[in-house]
Amino acid sequence: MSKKDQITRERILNEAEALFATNGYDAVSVREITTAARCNLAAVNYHFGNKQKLYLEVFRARWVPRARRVQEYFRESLASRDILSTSAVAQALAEAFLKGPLSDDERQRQSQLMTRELIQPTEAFELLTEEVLRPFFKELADTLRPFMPEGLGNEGLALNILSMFSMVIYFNFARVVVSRITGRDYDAAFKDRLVEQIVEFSLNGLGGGEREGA
Amino acid sequence: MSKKDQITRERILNEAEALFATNGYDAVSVREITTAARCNLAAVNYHFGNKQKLYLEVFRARWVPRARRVQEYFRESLASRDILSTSAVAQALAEAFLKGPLSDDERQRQSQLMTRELIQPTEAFELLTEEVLRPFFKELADTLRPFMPEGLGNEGLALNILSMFSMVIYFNFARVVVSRITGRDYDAAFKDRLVEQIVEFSLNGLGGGEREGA
DNA sequence: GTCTATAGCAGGATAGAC
DNA sequence: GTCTATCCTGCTATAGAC
Repeated sequence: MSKKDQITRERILNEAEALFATNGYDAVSVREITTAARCNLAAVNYHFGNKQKLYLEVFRARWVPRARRVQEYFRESLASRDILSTSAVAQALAEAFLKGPLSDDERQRQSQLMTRELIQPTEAFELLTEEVLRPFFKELADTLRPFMPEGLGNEGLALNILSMFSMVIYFNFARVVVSRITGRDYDAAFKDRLVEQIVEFSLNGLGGGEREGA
Repeated sequence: MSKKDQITRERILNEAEALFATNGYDAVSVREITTAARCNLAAVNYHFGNKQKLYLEVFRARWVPRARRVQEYFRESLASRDILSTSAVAQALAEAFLKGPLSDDERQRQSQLMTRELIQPTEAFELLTEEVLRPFFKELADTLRPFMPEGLGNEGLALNILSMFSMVIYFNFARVVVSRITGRDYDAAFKDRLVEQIVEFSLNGLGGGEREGA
């Protein structure tokens, strides 16, 4: 594989990722991708075989590595703290995903691509769950386990992690709704506010309400 | 509009909804829809003008009314309780969305369609936010306001509601991940478990962890 | 109101020159 | 490895018979 070859290949991957994330697999044509990548129509078939394989490669070569960077950031962020606690984990998690090492565009693409796979799983879903989600969940479970109440089983722990996760995911992918409802843009200040919210809610829930149901 | 006309129209709407939800707008052809609805290719143009208008009509005639049914269920469920409390609201909310008046298929379609609009808003997004989401959020805010701590501003309240909502939405649309991680199917027992989880997490967060960060 | 037939165009993929 | 040219299929939309 020559140098120039890689450059074309990389350009295709970049443009394909952006277009697939924004518009979805079926709405994007190979022509659109190759035009954006300033190369020939045939280049996709030459480098990736076909459109479907290009899509999968976007996950392998772009999505998975970026997810790993976020997880690495989370790990280091946790390691740098003196005291490990539930709130430290919640904060590191929220920061890694909402601020973290990715650019705003990367973050948006990342959650668009993942959400599309959640609504309608394809081959890429396997990659995404088995290579990224499942190991990360396992890691989170091991980290949080010591801080959980005695009686809490593995399922309870898993559901707690999923609950935290749901906020992190939602505040990323449903930006357009969150902005509408709160009237705020996703600037640095608002992201800080969201991290704070996730940590606070993860620790105390709504807080202040009665603790007994009707 | 004759009786038979309505029947064809309704059949098209039903099939279109299912197909758009499962496969997304661009992946579905008018041919697929009309074949599934056992009518002619031209029927979509006759009844709805074009494909895009059919898509919008799916939201107007199917999605919005169903969302209203869920909200109505929530309202009645709350009204039937003796004591209004934070946990009562959380429970009514989780039950309305995870169990509620919709069939399992309806629920799945509903969240697929909404999530697609969140990732990539079209005209339908306006309908969805202004006619359904925003009024419901306002209602929830009014209901919860009396139970919130004194100092909590409108933004804090909005974020709390969004946090609860994120769990409800996530446990609906990310079934495939939730099932993978927990190893459980979405049967009646698991849905009860999820309602319990949402209520518990909404009230106490993770619980049991230290309350002080590092 | 429902159908068939077709216009008119865009899609993925490949063959073969360079 | 990159290009042009092209095949073939499938799409939306409409015209016009019934």
